[in-house]
Amino acid sequence: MARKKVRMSYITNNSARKTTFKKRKKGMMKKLSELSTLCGVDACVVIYSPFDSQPEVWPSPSRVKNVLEKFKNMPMIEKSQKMLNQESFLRGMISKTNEQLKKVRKQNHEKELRHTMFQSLTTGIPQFQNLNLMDMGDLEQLINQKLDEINSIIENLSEEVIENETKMSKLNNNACEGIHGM
Amino acid sequence: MARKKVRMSYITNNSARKTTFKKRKKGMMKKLSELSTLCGVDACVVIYSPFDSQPEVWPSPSRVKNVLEKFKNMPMIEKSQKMLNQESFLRGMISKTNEQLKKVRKQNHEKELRHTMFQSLTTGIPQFQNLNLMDMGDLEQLINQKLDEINSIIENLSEEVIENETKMSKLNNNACEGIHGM
DNA sequence: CAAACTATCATTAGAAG
DNA sequence: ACTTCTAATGATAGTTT
Repeated sequence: MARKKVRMSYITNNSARKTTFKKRKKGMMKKLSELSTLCGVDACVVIYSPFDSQPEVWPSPSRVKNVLEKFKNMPMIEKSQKMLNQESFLRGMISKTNEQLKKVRKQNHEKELRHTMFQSLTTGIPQFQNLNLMDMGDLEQLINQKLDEINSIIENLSEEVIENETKMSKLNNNACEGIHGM
Repeated sequence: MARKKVRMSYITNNSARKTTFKKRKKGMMKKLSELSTLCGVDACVVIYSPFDSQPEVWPSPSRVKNVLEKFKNMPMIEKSQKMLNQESFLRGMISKTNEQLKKVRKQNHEKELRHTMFQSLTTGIPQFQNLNLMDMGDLEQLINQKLDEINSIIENLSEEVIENETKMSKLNNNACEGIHGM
């Protein structure tokens, strides 16, 4: 996660894998200890590694044992229900990523349209070579949307102007009364 | 870890704690799945929360059960040995943090000395009011260190000059031979 | 090989809707 | 309460010592 985005797959190089394992294991332990401290929850991790003969655990072995006891004693039916397992976790990740992709695509599309419009307006020459790559319907929709935005801004400004005029005429009246009262 | 450094203690505000818990639990799951993928290791987490009736686990309940079985079957003597438990983890964190503190203090001390020296040099007036806050021995040591650095730079430059002179005289000789050969 | 560094990516605290 | 956003902290890949 630094210097370069890392490919999410098994690291074949042996020493690199060991280094990453050590670093990330440490990170995991820290994260879980923080979660436990901040939220006061009971939790544990167990990590078996080919590099160490013994598993790494957090927090202490005895507390891990307690947590596991609790887990083991639950009926199997409950275990399968309402649990965040690997599949649902991945499913959630995938759908979220797909949503982000969709959003970014839409943003790119709008940017392209805007660019084309800007080119046409500044050069005075319609950019057909770019325009024909897109849907004219989209362009129309974008233009209408922008027009609506502009109209709403104008309306707000009009309202403001009317409000100010009202205030000013009131002030004017008060000032006149003041003069009359002298 | 964002917008503000967070105090590492139990979050008393109920809704804030729940929010943090949800976010960090998700982060934990992701981290462990990455560790598992990258390094091909067997691992699991179990987190009990007061917010959910069921514990959250990773990866699937059945795989968690397997990992826990493995752990339970180990003799208790082995369990206690060579294991990263909460105490040693915290001990490590504390000593590392203390080392960092020491280092930063040293850096600050040097910076103060440097600042005082600079002020004295530019104003021509010795800054005794600052200087008397520090140990004169430290100042002498810093000055000697800097002098050593400067001397070593001068030596390196001298060597370079000699090398270049040697090269130039060689080139000169070659050029003369060329003229003779014509 | 392990520890330290550091530029870069990832996570998340708090805000906004 | 739940999402989404984003500034700022935190983790770490690659590099250096």
